[in-house]
Amino acid sequence: MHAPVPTAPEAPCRVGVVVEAPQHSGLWGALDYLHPQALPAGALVRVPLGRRVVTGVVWDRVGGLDPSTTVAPESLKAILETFEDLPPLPEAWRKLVAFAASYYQRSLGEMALMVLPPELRQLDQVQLQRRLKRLDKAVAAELVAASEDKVILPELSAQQAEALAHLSSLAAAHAEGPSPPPPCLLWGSTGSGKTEVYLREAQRVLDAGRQVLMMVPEINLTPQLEARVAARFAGRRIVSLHSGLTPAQRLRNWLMALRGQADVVLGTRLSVFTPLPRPGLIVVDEEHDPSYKQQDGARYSARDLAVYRGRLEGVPVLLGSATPSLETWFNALPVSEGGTGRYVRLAMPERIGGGAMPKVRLVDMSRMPKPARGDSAPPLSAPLLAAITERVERGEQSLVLLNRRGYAPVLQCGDCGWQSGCPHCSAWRVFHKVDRTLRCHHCGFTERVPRACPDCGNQDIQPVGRGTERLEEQLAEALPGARVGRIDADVTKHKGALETQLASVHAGDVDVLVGTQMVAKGHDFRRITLVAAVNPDAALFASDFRAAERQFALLLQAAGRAGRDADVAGHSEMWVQTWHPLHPLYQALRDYDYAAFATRQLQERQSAGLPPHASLALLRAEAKTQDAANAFLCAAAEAVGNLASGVTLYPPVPTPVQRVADIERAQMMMESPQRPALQRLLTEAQPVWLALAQQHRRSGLIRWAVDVDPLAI
DNA sequence: AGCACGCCGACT
DNA sequence: GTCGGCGTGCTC
Repeated sequence: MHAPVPTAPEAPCRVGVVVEAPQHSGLWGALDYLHPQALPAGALVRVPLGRRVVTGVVWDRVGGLDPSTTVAPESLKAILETFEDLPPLPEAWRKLVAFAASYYQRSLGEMALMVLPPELRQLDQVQLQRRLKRLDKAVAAELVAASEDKVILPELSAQQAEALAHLSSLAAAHAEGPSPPPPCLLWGSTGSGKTEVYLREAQRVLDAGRQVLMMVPEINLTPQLEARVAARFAGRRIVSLHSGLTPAQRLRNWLMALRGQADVVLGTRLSVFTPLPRPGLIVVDEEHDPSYKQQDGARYSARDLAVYRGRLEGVPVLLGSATPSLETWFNALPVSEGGTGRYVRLAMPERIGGGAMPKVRLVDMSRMPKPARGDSAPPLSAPLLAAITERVERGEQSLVLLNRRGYAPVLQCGDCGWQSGCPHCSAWRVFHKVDRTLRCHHCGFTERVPRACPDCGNQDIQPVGRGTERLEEQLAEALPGARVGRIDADVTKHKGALETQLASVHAGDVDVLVGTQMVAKGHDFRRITLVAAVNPDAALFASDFRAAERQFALLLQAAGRAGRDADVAGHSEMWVQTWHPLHPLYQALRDYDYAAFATRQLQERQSAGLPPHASLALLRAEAKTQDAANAFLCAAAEAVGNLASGVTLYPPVPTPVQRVADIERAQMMMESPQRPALQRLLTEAQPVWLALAQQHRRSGLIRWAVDVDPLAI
């Protein structure tokens, strides 16, 4: 053994840097670089990686690198550039990223770099410096312009006041203690004034000189909230963070948050990672919304990370929903009622101004007259059609929901049975009459609709089933003189079309609005007094165990669109056409009894061993053939079988849509009543699966990934 | 993931 | 004879 060499004063320091290297690259942690001085953890640097130059984050050496992977000093490369003008990313940010990486089974580098503004990764030191100078100039100018207008606060309802009192007593009780107050579920029906509670809490936090992070599912669906926040905190700096911003805007807003220049950050799921020097409150609005879960790459749940972050930073977390996710509900349920009691539940059952929720009418479709032979059933039952007609005559609006866009989900040849399948996916191509195309909603493959059957030449090819386009057409026929409009993803993909269509609805130029679920979320329609769900039964029998939960939330949210104004609330109605009117989902909906619905769902989940009573993870595989995907998953299960104590590994199965864009997909479910047991298995399995995947690449495996806490199985 | 190196077909 | 297809392999 050599004697330790004394470190020369000018000897460069070894610095751990986290760079963007995906999971399957095998680079999990930090890479070592050299630098003349030590650098603080969280500092941004530019480093050489292979033949390119990339941006990285200096990481704590705590826990350090695995010594066996540590590279000899002489082969280390030097850090090229540091970003002196940028404050290092806070410790809490690094802890959050590290937790997310380990919990969701991604490499540290991928996680860390993924949650930085994309623009930041492109810039060098000089370019960033220029941006910062410009930003500071703009901020200074804005300060002069900022006015401290008196904002007239709306009067609080009794239940709002009570919720706020509860929140402030929780804050007071935990002010001195080491632990932050527990997360709170603000359980308030649509129109109960949850937003006002967020705003008051935010005000309290802002007055204390802290920053607020407010998360919403999709910001383009809630411009109203953005306007409201801006109006309320006129003297404060509010920035938004979502993927719809230009790269430059996104960087700018993120920088303002990091440097403490922004007081309020309003953003989508990606904003959960916004570094904040003085965090004071995290709000997750509509916490049940599935868009909080990232659906590709690192599949994190922003809602769950918000809760983790709150505890990490000692900051209160406020989760709001009329129909909480069962996970949150379970946590907000006291132990005495079978829950975990980890969250505090604040209930606001009443609508502001005493407006009642619309009356729910369940139409039993099995008792409707059968259509004559050869005719297809009309889209709307006679009583529903009558109710809409009545409203058209009174000058009131109706909203008809159908969760399927296009004209018809499939075309069929009456002679030979040909159907409009997608050649690249195991799915039908949807008939869009507007532009006479057949479109695959999975891979995007689009063709002009054939004049005759491609198989037998028969001219008689028929649409089967019904989408929003066809419903719009049929309603216009059934309601002569009524103005029928439509809003769905096909309409809104044209820039500005959503705004135009919404404006015409608000102006009263539309009598009946047909739409998919996107209409049910967010927008306020003052003059709508009838909402109808045309065909909601599919969710009752879906293989997806969360389908019922989602459908209940959607229907309740849709009902909330109707009759927000007290003068029309009295005769507002929510119509549901169903073949199963006695189904507990609809019975609970009729009474607006979320608690009853949730209790029942929790029982079902418990007996089925599903969340929130168990933890799930999926191992997903994509391959050239279904056999290859399956073989990898089988081998993966085999390889970790002995590690899987307390975890059930289920046999691999093809995914619900098993082929997309000519890639076959399969998955293996892993389930455990103990979350830590599942986490342990995943962590130990990771390197094993990585090596295995390398072998299986030759036989056609293309990609693989772990999905922790999947939304659907 | 990038971005190389590396060995086999249609073009100036 | 070159330009270029994407099959493996590495990145401190």
